[in-house]
Amino acid sequence: MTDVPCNQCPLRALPLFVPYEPGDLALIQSLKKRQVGLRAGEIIIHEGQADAPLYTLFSGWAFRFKTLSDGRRQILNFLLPGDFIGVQQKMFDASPHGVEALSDVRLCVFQRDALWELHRAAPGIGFDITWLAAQEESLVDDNLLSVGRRSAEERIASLLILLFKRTAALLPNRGHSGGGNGGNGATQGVPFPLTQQHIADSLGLSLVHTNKTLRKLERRGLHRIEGGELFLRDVRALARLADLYGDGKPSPRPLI
Amino acid sequence: MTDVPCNQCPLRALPLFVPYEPGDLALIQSLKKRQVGLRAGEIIIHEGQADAPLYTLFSGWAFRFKTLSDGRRQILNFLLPGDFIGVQQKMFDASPHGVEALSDVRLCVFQRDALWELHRAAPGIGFDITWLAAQEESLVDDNLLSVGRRSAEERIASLLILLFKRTAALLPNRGHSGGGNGGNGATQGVPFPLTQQHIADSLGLSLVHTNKTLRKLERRGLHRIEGGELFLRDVRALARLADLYGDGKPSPRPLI
DNA sequence: TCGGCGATGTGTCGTATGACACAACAGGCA
DNA sequence: TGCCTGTTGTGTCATACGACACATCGCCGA
Repeated sequence: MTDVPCNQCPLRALPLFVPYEPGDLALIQSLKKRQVGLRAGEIIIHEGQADAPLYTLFSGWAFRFKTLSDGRRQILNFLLPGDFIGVQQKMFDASPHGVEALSDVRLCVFQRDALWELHRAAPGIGFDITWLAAQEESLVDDNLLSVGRRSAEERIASLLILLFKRTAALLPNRGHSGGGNGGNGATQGVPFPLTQQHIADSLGLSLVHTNKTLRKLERRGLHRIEGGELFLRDVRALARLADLYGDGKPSPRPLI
Repeated sequence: MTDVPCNQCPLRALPLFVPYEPGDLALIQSLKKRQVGLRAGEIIIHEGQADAPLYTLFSGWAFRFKTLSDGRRQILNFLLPGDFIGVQQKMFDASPHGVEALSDVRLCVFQRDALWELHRAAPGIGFDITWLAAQEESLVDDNLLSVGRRSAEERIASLLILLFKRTAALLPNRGHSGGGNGGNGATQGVPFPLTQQHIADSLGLSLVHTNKTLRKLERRGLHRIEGGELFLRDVRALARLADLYGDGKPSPRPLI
């Protein structure tokens, strides 16, 4: 696959992303160095790495994580196409967390000073970057609430719903249905590349308990994971379990 | 206490905060509306509140939190003097989390469009705001690692050390010692207004188990909490428990 | 002076979750 | 074909932590 110019980026065609002026797009394009591809499992940014570049995730999934010295690992949040990677890293001497490719990914790489250049040359984009940082923090907040105060069943229900919504918003030709019909009927599936180990590491559970809890929910008819796709078979019940209210899709967001 | 102009703000005299140009200070001053005081326990921003203003915490402690509908509460992170409050809230329709005063606090209130004005008129400050957002996310990341993957003892050790460092950096006349001598000797205390309930809600533990774990660590001689002050009596042992390495004090940060 | 209340402290018991062991299955590769 | 490795699935047992009950202590206001 050859590099696409930013103004023809297929991601920008999605209703999820807010449109940018040609001038802003040209600025972004000028700061982009190249595109790179990585295989699933490869490390994008190492924990403690200094001077990591800035990326936008173009395709595939990734996640941010931290580990303890004895190997225990916590996944902080998942990164989907369009997500901006490396704001924290560029801010501190050493990256306080790692980033790993969850599936095969393609990344747009920006030059080292892009973060500052964007703020300086286009305050509107600078504002958008602050927005993205706040948005990502909000995802971590949600996960912290789950891990700190929800039972295993509730955590999994919450994760499935949130990931389903984020994924559905990235599918073309789903603009109106959003993937979930809000009721109890069958829903279409969305791509779901996580292993149970990823779910466990994200929710602060053991692999075994994650497996048992997933199967319990599946046997109750709440969801199904099959062939790398996630189907929510009873969104209502899942939402009730997770204590999640708002059923809206994610609000439109900037894409750097 | 009468309002102090920003260029004479006592917080800015601390080595923790990076100096600003007079022009930047004048801009910040011009966007500040007033100062307000709240009592411990009062809500600064309600969960779900729309259109909350932007604050800087001038004195006292606060915390961000989320609750489930049955009352379970998770504290996301603690806010200390100099912390900027409300970046997320201004970004979304409704605040995804609440903010509560932990002690009596004083807050600098900014006008509604301050966030955008700062980005527009002073890209350097806009960049700093992105830095602050990334820094706060990093705190939540740390806490998520604790709650997801550390035992109760480890969580408490980690929290005590991190709060000790943040607090010590705010004390005048401690610029060089930083409050911790890195060894096993006695350390000076720092103000510590948390109740055990706050600790429990922050670490995803029950109040009872928090109490028992705190007492266990105290009886082992690792720390002492007395009269609203926290003393770390064996920093090494605490750091070993928490699996925390870097002993540096927090890096200098912007103050809006 | 006396409740009343919030915070801390402690014991007993229950349970959600973790640890370990092992099976089944699929895919990649020699 | 057969092996190896990663992933899912399940049973048994162990334990860290939660739930409940109650005591103590200090503070504040009537």
